Amino acid sequence: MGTGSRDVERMIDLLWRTGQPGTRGPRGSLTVDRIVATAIEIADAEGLGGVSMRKVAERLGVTTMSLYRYVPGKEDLLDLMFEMASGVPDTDAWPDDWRGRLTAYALDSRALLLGRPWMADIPLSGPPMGPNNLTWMEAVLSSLDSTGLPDDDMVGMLMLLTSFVLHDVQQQLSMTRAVPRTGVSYEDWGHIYGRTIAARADPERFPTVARVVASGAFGDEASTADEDFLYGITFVLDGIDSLIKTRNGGA
Amino acid sequence: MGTGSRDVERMIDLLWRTGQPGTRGPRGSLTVDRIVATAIEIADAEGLGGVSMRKVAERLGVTTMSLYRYVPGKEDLLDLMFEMASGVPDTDAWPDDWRGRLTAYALDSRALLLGRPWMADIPLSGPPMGPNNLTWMEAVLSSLDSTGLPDDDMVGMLMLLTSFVLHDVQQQLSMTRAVPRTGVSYEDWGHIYGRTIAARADPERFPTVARVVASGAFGDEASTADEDFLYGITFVLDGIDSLIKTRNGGA
DNA sequence: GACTTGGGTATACACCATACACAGTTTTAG
DNA sequence: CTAAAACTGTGTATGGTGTATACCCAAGTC
Repeated sequence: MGTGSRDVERMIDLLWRTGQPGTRGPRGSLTVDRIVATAIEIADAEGLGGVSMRKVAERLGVTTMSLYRYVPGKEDLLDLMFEMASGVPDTDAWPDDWRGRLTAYALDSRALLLGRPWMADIPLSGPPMGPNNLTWMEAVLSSLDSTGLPDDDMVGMLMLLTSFVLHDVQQQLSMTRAVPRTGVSYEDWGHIYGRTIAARADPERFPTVARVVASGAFGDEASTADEDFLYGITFVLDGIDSLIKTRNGGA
Repeated sequence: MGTGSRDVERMIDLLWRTGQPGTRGPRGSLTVDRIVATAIEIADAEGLGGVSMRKVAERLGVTTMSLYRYVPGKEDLLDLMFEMASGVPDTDAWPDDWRGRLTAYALDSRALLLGRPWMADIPLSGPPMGPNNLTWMEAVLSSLDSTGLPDDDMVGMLMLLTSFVLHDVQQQLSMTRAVPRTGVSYEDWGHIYGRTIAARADPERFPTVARVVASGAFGDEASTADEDFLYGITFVLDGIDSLIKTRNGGA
């Protein structure tokens, strides 16, 4: 039983701040909490690219290498940052019906990611395992519980919704980040994109793309990012709705 | 008209291999194609982390800096790699009905990403703009065209499907990559995850998560990654189906 | 033949993660 | 009470990274 996978165990201990300190040597001057919080400060100020072991250590007044007494490596530090910055959803403010709750989840998690864009830059390294992220997960799953969906479907819906939000945020970030470089705002992107595609995309080769782009479906009418998101989330929920009906009803 | 956004213009030229060489100086010994292809070779062999400007240049027998005569920087090189490695979908092998086609799209693009895992590691830097990626896009949109969905919905569905596939692949990769480190196979992950959650997640605090995990909905019965994916894609398509019915029918 | 344009090179900078050996400190075992 | 063991933080070193700058030279243009 329980062979292998020491790494995972270690990471879990870090995420849950469990794992007794061991009483032999001198008590450390740092804590995982302080390290992670400091890294988050840097990320908030300079983005994920600004986070380096050196800078974190410097800000804490220690050598770079001392961090490695607390954290296995940078990758794990990033995971810890994500967990800590995730915080916990304010489910009290959520509506009661599943649809409203899932919408709230989507909006809240999106707001979280947009407020701390570096979170969306962290390459994901596995399913959520920290307490905060589990709380988010619980919030979604419990919201779905009333729908009568089987557990497998609930998990599927959770993943679908999560991936949609993440992808949406990443797309939006990639565009808004280009603003200072290129002077193109999010609202203009539809135009630019449309014009670019229109200029290059031979209607013979890309008939549908050309038509759709020309129709302005890519936000040509200067839609807001939030509008686009709400629009997108709508039919994710529609899809879930239909699945519920299918599972409960016929077919 | 067309102010700003020189960067985008340059990138488009690179993606489409347009942009005339300028006839004044000596003809270059390299081409964008050769550079990108070489970078892809390295990525195939060593992963995205193995790709460095130095290594690409070395393999081409030139200095590092000469690459910058052809490519603005590493980030753009990565985008070019993605575009080139994307290739073009074999739509002839796709079925005729929209559902079959979208399934084929999901499977094919997933296979592509799993075959070249580094593609999923490239941080996306905007909507698809290269010819190959537009071809993929065209394949999906044209498949949706027969459903009678309005253009906006078609775009939404495209994004939904794409984000689902990408997220699924990233998740699977993060788990299979942990195998050599931890000795935990993908099939075992459900167990590990379940056991871990079960051990930490207080059923008082995470009742639904605890129940769902205990029920084995996270792949506890040693399901294959492909099974999981097919299962997931099913209800994405179900969702699309219901949207189609909604749009065409009542409500 | 002068001039302009552009390709490839060499050098240099600033930075990165982390392996390793070691000194100092604290607790525990004998 | 002493010696071993455990543990922390440091210093140093390794082997990378992307890319700015200045330069020389070949190739076309006038």
